Amino acid sequence: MPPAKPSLELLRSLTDEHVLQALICEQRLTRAEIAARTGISKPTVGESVRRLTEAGLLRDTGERTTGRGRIGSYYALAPDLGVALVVGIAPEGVVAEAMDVRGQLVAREHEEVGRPARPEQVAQALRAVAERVLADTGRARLAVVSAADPVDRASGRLVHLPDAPFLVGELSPVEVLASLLAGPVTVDNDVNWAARAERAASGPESLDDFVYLYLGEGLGCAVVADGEVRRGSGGLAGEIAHVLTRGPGGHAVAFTDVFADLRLRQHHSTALDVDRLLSAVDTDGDRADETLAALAEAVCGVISALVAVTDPQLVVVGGAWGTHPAVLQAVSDRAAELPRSVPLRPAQITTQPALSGARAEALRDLRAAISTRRQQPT
Amino acid sequence: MPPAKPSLELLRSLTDEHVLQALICEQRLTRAEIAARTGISKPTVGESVRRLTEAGLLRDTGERTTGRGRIGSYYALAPDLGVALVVGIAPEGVVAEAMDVRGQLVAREHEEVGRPARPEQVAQALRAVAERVLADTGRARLAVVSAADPVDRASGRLVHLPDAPFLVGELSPVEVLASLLAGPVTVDNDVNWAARAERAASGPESLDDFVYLYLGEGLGCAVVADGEVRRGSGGLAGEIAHVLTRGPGGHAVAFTDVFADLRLRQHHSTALDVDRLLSAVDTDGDRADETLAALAEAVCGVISALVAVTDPQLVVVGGAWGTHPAVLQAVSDRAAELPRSVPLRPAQITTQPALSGARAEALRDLRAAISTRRQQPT
DNA sequence: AACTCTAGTCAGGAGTGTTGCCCAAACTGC
DNA sequence: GCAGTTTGGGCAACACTCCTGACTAGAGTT
Repeated sequence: MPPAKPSLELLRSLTDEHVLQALICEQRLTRAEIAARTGISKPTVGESVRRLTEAGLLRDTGERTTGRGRIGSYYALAPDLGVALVVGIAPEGVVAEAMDVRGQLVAREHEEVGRPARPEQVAQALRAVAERVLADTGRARLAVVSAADPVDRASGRLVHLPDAPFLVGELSPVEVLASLLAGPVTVDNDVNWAARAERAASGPESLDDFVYLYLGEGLGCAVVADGEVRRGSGGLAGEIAHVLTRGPGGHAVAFTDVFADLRLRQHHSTALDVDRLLSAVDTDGDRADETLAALAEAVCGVISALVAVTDPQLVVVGGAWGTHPAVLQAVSDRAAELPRSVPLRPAQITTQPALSGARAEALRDLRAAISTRRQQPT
Repeated sequence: MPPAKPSLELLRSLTDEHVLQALICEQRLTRAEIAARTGISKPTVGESVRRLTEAGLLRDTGERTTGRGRIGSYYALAPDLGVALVVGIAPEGVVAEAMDVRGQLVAREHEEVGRPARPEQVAQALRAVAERVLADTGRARLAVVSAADPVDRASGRLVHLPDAPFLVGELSPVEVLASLLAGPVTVDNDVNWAARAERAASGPESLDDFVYLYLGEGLGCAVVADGEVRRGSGGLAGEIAHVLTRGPGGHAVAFTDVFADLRLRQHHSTALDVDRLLSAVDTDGDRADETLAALAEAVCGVISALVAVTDPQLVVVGGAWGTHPAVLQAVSDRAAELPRSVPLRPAQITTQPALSGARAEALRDLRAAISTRRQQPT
């Protein structure tokens, strides 16, 4: 992209952006503080604050400085800048939250759905919670959706893959939510959101290339390369059910088929029976050891493929049975023998990892939407 | 990254950038033409041209417009803006080229190296060709290196992986070339460069997510996600020798071991014996069919892993035996039966694909280095 | 010879950011 | 209680960039 054409207007909007950015970071500031933070001169900041206040983006909070010196006025972002909608869709139910530009939740609703979930049911629940959450605030400026199924990148629809369990079902969050929104909808897989949350939680240390392996009722994985989740052309990157691995007898079988062989699937479904798996592993005896060894072998086959293709600095393991201590230990031990070994660790974020990643994205997008709005409409 | 601090100087440098950019695209332009192209007003362009000419970045070519109207002066980039060094390192030998900001080769040298290549030999040859190429131009402003071995991302060193053939050997192009350069060195694997060239050749149609599978003496692959080659944390993404696939008897074996089983490796090496492979495939008879089927099965196991992990829109196949018609056909046929099938096609660029990708990068970097140089030193 | 066309320049003006100075108001110390 | 200090804010002057519109120069065209 060529840099923007130089013009005075560009300069001015850049100044406004800096001022808004400062107030996004700091909540409330006087004009002098903004000037000190941004390095922009006081008169310029004063002018920018005047413009932004007139435009309704900033507000004099009424608070005044105390202490030495002349009293100053604190300015802050206007409280009515709109909210972002954060949505989590899982087979158990639907959650919706409204978040303001400060990152504070202004509303939260959830609704459970009986299993197996029918798509119309989920859609209806989704619509309902979103409406309730936005009842007080009006249309949301954007929405970020986490869904427990593969998501088509272009359309945002939940899609079904062969031999993968369809947990939620055919559903288009974009269409369901369209009328409640005044902006874009971002839909992605829950594992991808969890990976983003994990990256954010890793702090300033750069966790730019890693893999988040999700081992639960479904089998999934998120690939983070150069600091971003990579979704592939259709959004289906990381759908590892069909990766060949080493199954019973040393045969090459698809990852998902290992669980059929081990009789760890739910009836009439390709979804894993997690309870059965965990109890099989927890029972003492040779049988449990065999199962553990088979699982570790299969998982490590997948890990070796992930390592070969993406060269991660770390493999994060999440999901109900992947983080089970015995499983994790068995997998780690086996992984250490791989030709290219990679550190393994359980996910750090365990409570609502996907939703927390989606929240962070929603906040970033909402702030960007506010601070980069060039061209104020008269 | 927060946007640059607004200032008058920023505006001016933006104008200069636009002017330089226009002359990078168009070779020679009059001030009026620059104004028309960039949308900047004539007086401003005139001022910018004056500045840049004084700084030595632009030059009045002496050419004048003909036709109706007042004669105008053509300006062009100064001819002494420096060159980029493009280097290709392969087991057969070393190539070096010097390229100017117009993308024209001003010098080219190559030197063959006997096989097996010893690292010191290669380093010496590299140094020699680079010196010869830069003899007339002085230090290069940057270098782009393509190497036929895995490259460590942080250091740019060629590295050895277990069970992968070390074609060139322990070598640090950065150190070898350091004294000939006045800028950064970019080192990457030849397959990655070939993939970039392939992407560039695909034209305006967006080929943003694909996989370049290289099947030659070595086995490699490049992963392009969201328009960029993804190298992984250490630069070893795509080193697929150890991906599990289906070998003889349906057993799960590492990709590279399939060739040991098929006796298609060179003696005392993990490198493939390409000649033997091709003749085995070309001989008519059941034996050839068996070999073909085994190869197709093994390759498709790897492809299914690549597809699962990266979800490419396309798999490009390159390399000496991968593009052999019989092999390609067998692989395509087998790949169509995969649970998630993906189009396959041979590489479009067949002559020096890696070098051509490296050239494009060198040109882009060189132009960026010139056009974004803020702050002209007095 | 007059007209047309075009590259380049000049003059004036609008808009932006900066420096430096001053003022107002609150606290601090005597 | 009073002077000194400290701090946010405002004002004026200046420097700089870009733009518009008019103008000039010089060659081809009629």
